[in-house]
Amino acid sequence: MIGIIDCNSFYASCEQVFRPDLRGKPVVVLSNNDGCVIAANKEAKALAHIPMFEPVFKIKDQLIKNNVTFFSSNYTLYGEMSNRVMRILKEFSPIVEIYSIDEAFIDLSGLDHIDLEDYGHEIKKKIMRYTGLPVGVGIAPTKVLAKLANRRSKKEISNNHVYVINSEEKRIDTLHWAKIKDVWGIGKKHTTRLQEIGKHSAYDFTQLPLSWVRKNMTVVGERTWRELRGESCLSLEVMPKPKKAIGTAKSFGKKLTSIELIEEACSYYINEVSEVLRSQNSCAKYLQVFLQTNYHSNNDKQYHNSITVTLETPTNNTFILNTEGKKALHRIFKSGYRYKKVGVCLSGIVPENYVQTNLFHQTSEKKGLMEVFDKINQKFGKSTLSPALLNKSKIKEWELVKEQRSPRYTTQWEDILKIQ
DNA sequence: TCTGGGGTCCTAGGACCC
DNA sequence: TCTGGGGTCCTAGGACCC
Repeated sequence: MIGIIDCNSFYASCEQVFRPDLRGKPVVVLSNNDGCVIAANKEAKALAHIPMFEPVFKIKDQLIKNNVTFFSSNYTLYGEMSNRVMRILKEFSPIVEIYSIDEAFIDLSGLDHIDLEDYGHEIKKKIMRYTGLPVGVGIAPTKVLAKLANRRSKKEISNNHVYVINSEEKRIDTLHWAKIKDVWGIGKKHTTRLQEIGKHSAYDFTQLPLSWVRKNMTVVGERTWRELRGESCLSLEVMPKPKKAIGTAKSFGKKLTSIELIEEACSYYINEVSEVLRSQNSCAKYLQVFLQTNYHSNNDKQYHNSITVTLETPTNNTFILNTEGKKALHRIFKSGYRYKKVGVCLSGIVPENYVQTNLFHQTSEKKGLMEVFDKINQKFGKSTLSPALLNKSKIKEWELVKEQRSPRYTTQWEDILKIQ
């Protein structure tokens, strides 16, 4: 049996842990740049129709009128709270797959002698007691079924956030209960497609001939189909795999027209992604840089472009990547536009010790330099050392807007909660 | 005025190899 | 009239996830 534990309205719940005054009250968390709503607790969902990803400016009045508290996103806080949850889960099973910041699959095989429903409640209680975060627990023979069980644990109040599919009757019953769009792995396109041919429940989907599924939904759909029928196709991935692409792209706090500021942001992002690259002991062969205006705007002239640089030798050296990145940026930059976003993405990722050099390669790279660089930043905090990128202005004019960010209660000494 | 960010996997088709 | 057979690698685009 496989369990999936998933935190309820995770970001909003994290904020509430440190703000007990907000318990039982509506809370939403906004995306980067305070652009749109990315998390809402059940109180917020209940009182206002707050669609996820709704631009904030459209519903701000409504939020204020309803006394909804809103927060800018605070990923440092959420990341740390996530670690706490994952550590607790490891006490319940040695095999844990951290699937995302707020959910994990756990292996529950070999526990035939115990009542899995009780076990689920124990997990839920312990996480609540130790972290203050509410979770839902779904347990079933396959991952896809466990996901449905998890959904059912929350949707039907009587389940009290734990649901176990441990019989053929419960499996079939859950398949009838679940809408096709709620099946993990079936997104918008396939949902529309399936609805068009009259398939509305998960059960309907499992009754389609496999050949149809395979033809129209590839092998991915076939796995989903089999998993729903109780045949496990997706195993637990305990070891996190090295990333195949590492990128970052953030909207500017305001629209930018000058290349100097965009360049600064671009260098900053390259600094960030190369650090991630080194942390997994990899090098990258390709560096992509892209630039875009605000595609939502009807008034602005639109332009977007991207360029992918093939590096002579795969590298993880910030300075080399930065030089190449800047060159690339200059090649796609056109003046006369109001830019909204610049992004970088590293790909063609290979292990550091398997880098294929070319015939004429001369080792000039000083690996030790980057090592010292990373060590100092680990010890003294992010950006204690950084390339001289930000020499033009002390204030990062391109930086994100985060007007309502909560303190970093769990990671900064000066932000620790004071109790009087 | 204002609209997020970071990923994965699969397939078809083209170009190429012996 | 009639033109082989067995592969690999790469990329773009589509679908999906949180």
